[in-house]
Amino acid sequence: MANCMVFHTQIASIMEVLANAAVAEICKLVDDDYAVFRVEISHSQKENRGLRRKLQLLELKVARERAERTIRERVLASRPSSVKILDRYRGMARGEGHLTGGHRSFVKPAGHNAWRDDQPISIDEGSGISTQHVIVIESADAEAAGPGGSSLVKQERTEGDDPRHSRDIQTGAVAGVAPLLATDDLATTPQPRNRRSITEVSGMLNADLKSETDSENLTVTHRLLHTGPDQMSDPERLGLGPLGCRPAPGSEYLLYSIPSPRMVHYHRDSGDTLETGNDLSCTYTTEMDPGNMHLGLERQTDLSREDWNQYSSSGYTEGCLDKKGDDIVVDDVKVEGDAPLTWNVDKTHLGEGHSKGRDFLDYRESLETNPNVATHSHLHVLRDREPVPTSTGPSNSHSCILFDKVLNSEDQRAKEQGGRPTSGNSKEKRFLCTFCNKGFSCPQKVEIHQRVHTGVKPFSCTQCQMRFAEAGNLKRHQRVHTGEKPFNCTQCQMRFTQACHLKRHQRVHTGEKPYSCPRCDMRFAQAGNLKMHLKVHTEERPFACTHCGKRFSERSYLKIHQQKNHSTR
DNA sequence: CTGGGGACGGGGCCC
DNA sequence: TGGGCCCCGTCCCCA
Repeated sequence: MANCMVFHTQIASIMEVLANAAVAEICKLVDDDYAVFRVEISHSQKENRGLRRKLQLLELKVARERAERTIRERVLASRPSSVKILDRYRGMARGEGHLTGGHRSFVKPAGHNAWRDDQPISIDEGSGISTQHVIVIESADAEAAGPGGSSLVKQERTEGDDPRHSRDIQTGAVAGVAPLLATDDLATTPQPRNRRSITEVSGMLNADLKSETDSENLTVTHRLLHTGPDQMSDPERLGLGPLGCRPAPGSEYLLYSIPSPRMVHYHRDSGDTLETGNDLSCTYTTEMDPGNMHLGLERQTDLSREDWNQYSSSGYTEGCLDKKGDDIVVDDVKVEGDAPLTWNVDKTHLGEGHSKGRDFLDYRESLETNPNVATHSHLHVLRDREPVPTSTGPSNSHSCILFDKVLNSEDQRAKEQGGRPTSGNSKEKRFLCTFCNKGFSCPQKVEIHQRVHTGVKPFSCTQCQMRFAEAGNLKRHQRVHTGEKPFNCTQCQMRFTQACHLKRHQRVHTGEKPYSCPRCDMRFAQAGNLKMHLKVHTEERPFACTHCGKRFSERSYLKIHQQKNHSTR
């Protein structure tokens, strides 16, 4: 028994020794690995610091070169012949411009995602290909400053976008700008940073900076121009701001109305996973940073989710939902995944398929016919006005109100000067779309219309995934689910969900064919049929039968032909 | 020829 | 009385 006890004791001591040895071995291994990791981490940190220093040096160098070049150019060119892009805009706003000049835009070379400081901004007057972010900062009294009056087009980085960037532009603190300012105007005429207006001189692709002497009337306006397709994934590009839509020439006002969101967070309907815009069903919320907004902007640009929800519930549900008790949900504001990002790439705006296809024309037309467009602007009138509250609805409405304020101020000024109001039909369509300048009779109309540009569709169907920009369209859509067909044909048993469909259908009975071909005697009951027919005259028959070679102007004709003549059945 | 949706103007209601 | 808001009707386009 005693031997047994001794044996067990020895076993236990041996086990303990072995365990200790094992622990010591493990600890040693861990220590070694840890040391190795520490070395590697410190090495990586050193590398990072070195790279960062290099980057800073490069930025400083580039900025210095640009500043020197700018100074040289300013010395060489006493007064650039270019009367500035913004001057052109102003001229158009005053009715001095010529629409035949097309639309100006700032063009970034395609395929470039990132700004380079030395990358030129090309000015395109016709093509409308505009993909580069440009921020225009101008002084309200830029005009008062005369020919030297100032405005600036500042490049906005798209790569490694620094959220402070916009603010930095305004304060001149951003790398690449600050050195330039320091070596330019600031060096000679130190100015409070918030007093500076920065000037872009067209024709000079690099920013020409000029200090502003009048600090009190400073109005900083932002014009975010365009995102390219390459920026589809950038949530900040998909906010309710310009969204890449072309700015309306001649509308300085739009700068006050664009709800340029500081941040847009994407998430799926079903979760919080961050999305980058590829998901068509994604929703978004916006976060505005009032601290980054300036003056007129900051009080009217909150398009946050809360506001939209508030709007949605107060707006739509009061209208339709509680009326009929329809099961309609208005949830997060949604930007379609294919929300138009540029005027050039999305047919929603200008392409063949745009329903009215008219935005562009209307836009030009509005410039020509809308007296508001010709209203000379003095943005500083806004400074003394009471800011528009944001709590009553989406910002677009406010933008319209703000527009109205501007326009009314113009009228008032004209009256004071003994003249007639500049906008004679101020009651009619005085609320302008900030994207296309189209006029509407009330802010609500503008807000709805602007969803064409923003892709916002606040009204969602509970039965399917469809979303709509207008409540009425959602209501109409829901008849698809309910089967309701309130429009009955008196001649037959046909029933329709839409009144216009009934009206169209009744031509079958009446034989009315109001659409006549201008090139032959054929007449059609529907405009679309005439449109297809016209291709016969233009020899557009791109669809060939694979069996007999016969060509057709429409795929549907070919299909019918093949079913009739070559069906295997 | 029908079905569905986008977009916009008109008109009614409310404040 | 005028303006804002909302619903409805309608035109148009496309599949």
